[in-house]
Amino acid sequence: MQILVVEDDNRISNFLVKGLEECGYLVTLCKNAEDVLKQYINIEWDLIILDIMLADMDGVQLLQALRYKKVYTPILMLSALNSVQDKISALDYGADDYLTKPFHFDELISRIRALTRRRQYEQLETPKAELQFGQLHINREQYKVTWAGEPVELSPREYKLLIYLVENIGKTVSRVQMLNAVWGITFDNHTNVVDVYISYLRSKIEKQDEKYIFTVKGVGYMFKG
Amino acid sequence: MQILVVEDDNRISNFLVKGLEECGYLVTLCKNAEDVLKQYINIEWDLIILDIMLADMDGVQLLQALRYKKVYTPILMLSALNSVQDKISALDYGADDYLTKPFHFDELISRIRALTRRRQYEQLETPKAELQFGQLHINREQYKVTWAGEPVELSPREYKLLIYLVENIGKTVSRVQMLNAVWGITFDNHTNVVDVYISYLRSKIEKQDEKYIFTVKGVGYMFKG
DNA sequence: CTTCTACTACAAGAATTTGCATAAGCTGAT
DNA sequence: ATCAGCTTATGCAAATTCTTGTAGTAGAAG
Repeated sequence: MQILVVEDDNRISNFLVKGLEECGYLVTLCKNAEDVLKQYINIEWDLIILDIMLADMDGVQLLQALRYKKVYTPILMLSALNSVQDKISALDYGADDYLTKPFHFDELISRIRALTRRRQYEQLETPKAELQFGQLHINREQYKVTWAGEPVELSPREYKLLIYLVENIGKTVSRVQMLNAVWGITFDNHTNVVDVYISYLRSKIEKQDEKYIFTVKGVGYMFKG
Repeated sequence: MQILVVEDDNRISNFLVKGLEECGYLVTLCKNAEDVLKQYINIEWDLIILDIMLADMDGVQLLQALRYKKVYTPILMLSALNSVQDKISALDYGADDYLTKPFHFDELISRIRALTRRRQYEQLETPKAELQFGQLHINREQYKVTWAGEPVELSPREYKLLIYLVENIGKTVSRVQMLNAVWGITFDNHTNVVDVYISYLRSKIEKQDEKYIFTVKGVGYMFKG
């Protein structure tokens, strides 16, 4: 589940990113409206969280711009203002939900679930907390991975990468996509971290000839169940 | 699971009652606002579905009346209007969700699940006054914690944190969630109070190799019984 | 078949972060 | 002023992340 957070206040964005990541979401942070329209618009987000007060552009303007460019991703607006007028204009221009700061983090999570649940329903996808591929079990609620019953100790980054691969099961994902989704890096800075982490994952989850991660030369990797 | 449907249009109410009953809910139908306030107000519903257009009273008025009388049952508003103003006023006056006709029945179900799930979560506050995990006893009525009969002196904050962990037993809770739930709303994430208090708790309740609080690296903590 | 090149795999270690314990500072109530 | 409780700061060990560098491999070209 990939979420784009558009927020220029460092304090709040840190809090959001950290909290959402701790809840298992893959989060990318963008600090200004311009970059959203330039760099991030073509990525398929599951949800966009948009602050209504940005330095370079009004959040509602950005919302309008996105909808104008036919971006139909669910958008949750975030604002310090409690004015009804703001709520109205945000929802009128196509926001899917609206939350006023300060808010309870659990309420944010529950609203995110509501928004993305509807999306999943539309996509006719069934989200599962328990996944199994051969001997490999993944429990997403408990962040627990086991192989033939034995626990597999994965670092946070390794776990995130695994989840991303599993979410795109059967699809080839590129290094850039992975850098994007798992590392939050949107530019190529000539790193081979992805390769290294694929290697880590393989050594931990591929045992006794059970192979899950396949190399697609020149393109990326693919997870097969 | 008991649901009260307040709806005066026969076509719609039939559809709702039939559909909900087929999904396993116990449904009661009420055709006017007056009866809700007279007859049905004292029953403990799990959910109330309220049409915004009733013959004898505006749905939002009824909603207000219910909340005024301290009925905190989750309420889902139903309306043919897609006006943002209605949505806002409904939500402002204490509706928990809002659905516009015509709607997909599956979406209704999914929203019902969301609302009643949250309720179940909230109801975890009142289940058992006496809890026991190994040698650890927690009496929630007396705010008293003992280990092997010996009283454990916990400060208010420590106690609150313990209760929050216990309420989420078996689930990983993040630092941000704990900050939110135990310390109140804050965007501050440059603090390690949570770690410190986990440490305090451990030193007070984990004795003789009885371990309750487990670290989930990179994510948070989990209480196991 | 052999050679070449671009790509991939992975080991090793440096740099950074995290979790945890402890200490020190702060605050509000009595 | 004192004290309990709360928060911040600090140090350290261990874990994690990331870079570097080298060996290996697939597949195209000759």
